[in-house]
Amino acid sequence: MNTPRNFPRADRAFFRRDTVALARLLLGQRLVRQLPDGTRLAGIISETEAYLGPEDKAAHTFGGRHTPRNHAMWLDAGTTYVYFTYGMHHCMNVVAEREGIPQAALLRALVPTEGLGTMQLLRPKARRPEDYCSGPAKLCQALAIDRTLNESDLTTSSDLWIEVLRDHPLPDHQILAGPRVGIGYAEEWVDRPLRFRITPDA
DNA sequence: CCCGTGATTTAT
DNA sequence: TAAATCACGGGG
Repeated sequence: MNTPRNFPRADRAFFRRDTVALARLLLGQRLVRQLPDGTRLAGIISETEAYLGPEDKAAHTFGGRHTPRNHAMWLDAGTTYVYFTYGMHHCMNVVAEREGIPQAALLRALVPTEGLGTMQLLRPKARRPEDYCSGPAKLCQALAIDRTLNESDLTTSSDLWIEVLRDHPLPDHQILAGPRVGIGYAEEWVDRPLRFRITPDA
């Protein structure tokens, strides 16, 4: 088996940009999770959403709210914001911009590439690899990401990081933008095209 | 379509 | 203190 080539870890400058740009740049990069036993789980980021802070009625920081749960969003770029919802699911965001600007990109899907056997164990209900990471809570389950990883620094953590496979965002024609999922309460923000996907081959 | 499930937030 | 909400996923 060939070991995946070592790509550089995303640094502060990678994350500290406007949130839409980050959400787009994340597409095609590799999210890596290293378990305490050394097992490496990874996948290529294939879907993201941008949450634009105080103005954005869909964002947890809408209106400038700053609560214990969303505190991570107020921290520096490259921090994780992992939250628990519906009594059973975790979702992971990557904080953008600089400290004090509470915006983040939600990771919505990955194409799993490493540690598939372990992912199947972590996702017993999934039938095929395509189902392992095809949703924001699914990918957290598949990579064993929970609140203990909230407020992690992706530039230094040995548990969770992003490897930069490409220095530039995918070309526009390979990115499909559309409305975000599950935010029907967000009024005029409902239809803003802040969801980004790698264009499915057709 | 509906429902589980409980932390978190918001209202009282 | 109590009620409502929820950036979801799975099953029918």
